[in-house]
Amino acid sequence: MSASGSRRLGVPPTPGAAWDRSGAWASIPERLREQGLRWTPQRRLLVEVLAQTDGHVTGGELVERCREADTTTIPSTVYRTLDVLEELGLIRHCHGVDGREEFHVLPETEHGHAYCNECGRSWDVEVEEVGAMLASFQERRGFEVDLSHLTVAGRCRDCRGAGGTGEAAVE
Amino acid sequence: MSASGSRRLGVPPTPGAAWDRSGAWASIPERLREQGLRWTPQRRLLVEVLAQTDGHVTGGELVERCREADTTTIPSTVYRTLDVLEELGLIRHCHGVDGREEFHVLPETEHGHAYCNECGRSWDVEVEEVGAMLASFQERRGFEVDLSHLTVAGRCRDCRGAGGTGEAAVE
DNA sequence: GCACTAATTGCAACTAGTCGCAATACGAGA
DNA sequence: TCTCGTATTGCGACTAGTTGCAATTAGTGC
Ligand SMILES: [Mn+2]
Ligand SMILES: [Mn+2]
Ligand SMILES: [Zn+2]
Ligand SMILES: [Zn+2]
Repeated sequence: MSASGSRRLGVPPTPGAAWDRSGAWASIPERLREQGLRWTPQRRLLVEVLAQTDGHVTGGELVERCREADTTTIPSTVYRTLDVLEELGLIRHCHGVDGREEFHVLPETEHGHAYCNECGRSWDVEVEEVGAMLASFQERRGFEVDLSHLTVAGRCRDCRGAGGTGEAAVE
Repeated sequence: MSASGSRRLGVPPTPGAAWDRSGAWASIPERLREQGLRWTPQRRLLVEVLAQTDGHVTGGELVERCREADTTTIPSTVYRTLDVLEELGLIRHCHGVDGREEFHVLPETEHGHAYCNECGRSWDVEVEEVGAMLASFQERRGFEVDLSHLTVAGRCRDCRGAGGTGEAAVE
């Protein structure tokens, strides 16, 4: 179902990346206060949850995990905090094939995503793979593409090979 | 607000395209019945509304326009009919920057979209502009990209030139 | 430590859309 | 034209998330 969001959760980051991450999380209180924003228990909880998260999560999944630690968690607070953290650059979001937001937690490299409409699997799309497009948008349109937000939908090799119907369609 | 969806509504199609279109709409009842599906008043109304639509519309806008002609229009019926028509290939959808579905009505050529996060405007992305990416996905991943579903977000020339804040952010 | 102010929270109402199901009504065939 | 099976509709409940607002509280200055 919405497996594609949590599919890669728990996959360990490449060695070394974990180091950078904890540093980034640690400095959040100060970064908020620098901007006149506040460090609250609700925000701390969400940041703790995010710090334990690799890959992609939906807002709903984050609400749920916060609730595991604190049953009084309020969805709107979580969603508003996600907005704040994205403005701070600590997370990015893209949209799954169904249009729902999925958050990237401190991605090691900026990347987009490819989703198979048929089997629902997803893959990271690194910058080299779409470099020509980014450059062309830059040059021909003066348009600066947000790679993190890029979602490419289609049919994967397996599903095409399987003669048309690989598995249940995702959307 | 959700102006980006209706922005280009009413722009006339290139001459000649209107001809192909009416033909496509006219054959819908038969195409439905061929598949054991049915031609109902509710479906006829939506098809009439779509036939008068150019460019991009959200489901909500379509519900509203159907309601103008028939106040008893039920949203779920409209959304379900949109699914059916998309399976028939008469419409395609992509997702705006906020992830909401936008429908393309009988596009003259298959194309994707670029959205500016800052001013909210959008542009069609023709196949030549992303041909290299489509080819690379095909060759390197065996992945067949759905161009109609492609949404490229970023900042347009005007908004970048305007020193960072062009207008109100869209999302 | 106390007071003050604005950021943030909790909450409830609201939006956009989806889903299950019983009632309706296409449309193929007699 | 009538019958019948099933596709479709209407409807209400539900999901995921957003918004406005009054109450709370972080954090600054005293
Ligand atoms: Mn989609
Ligand atoms: Mn977005
Ligand atoms: Zn697949
Ligand atoms: Zn712009």
